[in-house]
Amino acid sequence: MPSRWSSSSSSSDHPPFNNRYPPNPRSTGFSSEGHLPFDSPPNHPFGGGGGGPPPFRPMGGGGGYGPGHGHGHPMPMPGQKRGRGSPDRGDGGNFAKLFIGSVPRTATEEDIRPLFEDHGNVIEVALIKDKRTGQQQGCCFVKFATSEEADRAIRALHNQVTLPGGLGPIQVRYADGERERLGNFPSAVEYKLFVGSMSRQATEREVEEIFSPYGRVEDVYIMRDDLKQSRGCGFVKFSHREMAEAAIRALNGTYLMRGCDQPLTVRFADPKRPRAGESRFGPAFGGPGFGPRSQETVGVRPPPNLGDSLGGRYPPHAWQPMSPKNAGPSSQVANTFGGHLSTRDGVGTLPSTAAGSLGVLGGTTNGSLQGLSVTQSLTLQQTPTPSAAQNQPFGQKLSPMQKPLQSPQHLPSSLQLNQQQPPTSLSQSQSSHTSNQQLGQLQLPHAIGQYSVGLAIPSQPLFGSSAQLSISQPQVQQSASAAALQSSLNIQQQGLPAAVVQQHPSVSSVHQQLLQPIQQPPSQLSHILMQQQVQALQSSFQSSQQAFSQLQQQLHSIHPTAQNQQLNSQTSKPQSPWSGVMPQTVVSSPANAPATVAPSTISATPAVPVSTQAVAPQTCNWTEHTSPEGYKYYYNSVTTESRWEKPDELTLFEQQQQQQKLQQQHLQKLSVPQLQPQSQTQLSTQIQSTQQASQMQQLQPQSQLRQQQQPQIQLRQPSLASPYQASGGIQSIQDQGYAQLQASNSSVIDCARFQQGLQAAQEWMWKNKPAGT
DNA sequence: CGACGGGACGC
DNA sequence: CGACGGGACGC
Repeated sequence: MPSRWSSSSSSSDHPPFNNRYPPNPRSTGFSSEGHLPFDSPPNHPFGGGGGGPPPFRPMGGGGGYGPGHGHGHPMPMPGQKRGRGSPDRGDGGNFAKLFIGSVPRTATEEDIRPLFEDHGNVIEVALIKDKRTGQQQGCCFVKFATSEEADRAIRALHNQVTLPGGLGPIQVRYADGERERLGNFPSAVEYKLFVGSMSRQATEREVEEIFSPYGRVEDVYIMRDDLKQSRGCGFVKFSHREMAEAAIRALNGTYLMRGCDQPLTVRFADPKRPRAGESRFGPAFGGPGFGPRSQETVGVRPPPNLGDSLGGRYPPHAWQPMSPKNAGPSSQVANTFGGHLSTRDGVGTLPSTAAGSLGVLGGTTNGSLQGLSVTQSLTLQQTPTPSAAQNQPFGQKLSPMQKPLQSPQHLPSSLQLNQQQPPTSLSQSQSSHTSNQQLGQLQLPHAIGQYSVGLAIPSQPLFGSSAQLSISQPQVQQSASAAALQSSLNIQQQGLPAAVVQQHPSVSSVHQQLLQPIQQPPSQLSHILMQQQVQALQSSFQSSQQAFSQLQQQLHSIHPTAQNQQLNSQTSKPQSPWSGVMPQTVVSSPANAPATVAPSTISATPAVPVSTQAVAPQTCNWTEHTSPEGYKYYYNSVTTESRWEKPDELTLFEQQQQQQKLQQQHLQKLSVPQLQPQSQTQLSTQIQSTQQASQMQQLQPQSQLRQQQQPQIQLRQPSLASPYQASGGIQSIQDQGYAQLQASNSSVIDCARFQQGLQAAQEWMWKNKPAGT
């Protein structure tokens, strides 16, 4: 069952809640069940499978959002059980109520209250007991004064703490109807994917690893039989549809879990059949996966007839990709496997392959990862044998090579910049895959470059759809990606080991692929090393991903409606608000955007600052992390060693990084003032107040991007001033975050700070959001 | 201010 | 080819 942080009998010198104490670094008691790290630990050495004691794997923070049931629909007031107060008052009634599950029946308020008071002002703790028997029901409600406090508590406690006598970690989420009552509609939704053909050995954590590149995974549930044996399928929740979509695009039919002979099935889950007594306004109605627009971008699955959604299941073929000619106006690419190159929209304005290969490439911040993984990992293993290739069910889909529109000559010439990179053995082996390689490298740059892709482009499509842009979408995107690419080059030049860097894009799959050989007797040391490096990179990446996801959530929760409206009312771009944020469209569109156009903007991109290159590159295998109880610890991705004390190497490393930053601060100051004078200023102030100041930096390609995007943003301002101001603010945060991320190879650390900055900025945005939203 | 029936996809 | 955990008060 669920692992627990505490076992009240574990150690005599442990208090009832040893969650407040550092876990034993050698503990192996983390089985991870539905635990989704918020501040995800660095490495995820899927300790299982292999031999030897798994390295310390403290579990991350709670999955945070996501009520157990998806009350996503704004209209009805689901389960507003005792809230007879008018739900439409905006104040939410001056409290935020959380439902706490898995509370031992023996627990008292004194057991519970202190836990929550660590995260805010607890107004009330109400233990629930049976009316008749008076026995406690194993759950309770906790009221906080504000939803911010409630959010903190969720993140800190959900799935993190097992109360004495409890059978599993407590579940902390908003009470039914609470999100709606508080007006946090967007946060109330969740996008649940059904995942089939999973390895029956897989743990929740492993599944999370696979999906987390596409967004912060809110929850993982593996179906198990009575004996707790996996049934080989389960559910993964994201907070945003775009993440789920990206995961589907990238993973469905393409990801082979270790020990499996079938690739994962990934699609939106059917609505869960409500249990007796459950609100009739339950998940089936609001199920985000079935929202009004959900079918627009993923799959041609028929929109569930609301009146029919309670028990309806659709024939399997309904999920299959529809051929373009049959595709209705709203049909999008469900997935591209099977060699289908469907258009993303009925009009065909968007690059068809963009959705597929590049969509994979550009997928979500990393949908890309998966896409490139095949070629990359094959190369890495140096086993380009047909058999090896055939083991991958990816076939056509994942081989960008086979996408007609991606031949090298279609790429902006500036992309060739990559070739200035001194060829490593890896890149040489890939030399025949020029385009792949380049696309891959776009993703490469440590977590940073990945991130940069997501952050660099974002606001563009967000604020302006193609119809109103002076520059066509694709062009902008291309130039943007090119800039990002340059950034990535930049980073590589800063000294990330090329081999490591190149693996990064495909972490997940590489992972998977590396694990296999490792289990075989003649495993090479190099594989192990690579695996470790990959892990480090992967975790770094995840950290950035999480920060990014956070940002997305925030953005989404601020003006979802306005964003949707805008996007809906315009153009052929059926993308969600994230279309720009997610690299999904970043690289693509060779069809529409003659590559020859893009280079002009790219060429304008200044070279990497000398100062950047001048600094001696350095890496550090140690990364800083936070255990679920909030304690810092340090993990060495190479030795897999964990320790509580900060290693000197890391201290030194950070000092060097700091120096580097100081050298470049003036550069950053030059670029900051450009954007959104108002919000920019405030936000940067805010961010810097959270110790970010020293982290801010440089980034020429970035500032270049801003210049390109700026006019477009402002173009849009008139009609939707307030929303877009807020969004503009976000953009600036993204830029800064990006800058910061790029600043250091030790992105895990930076990401943590980045998140802090984000939070501060988010709070600011929230407080300053336009009234009525 | 009303407070959850009835029936139980379809391959 | 596998489809949903597990707790939802009383004022």
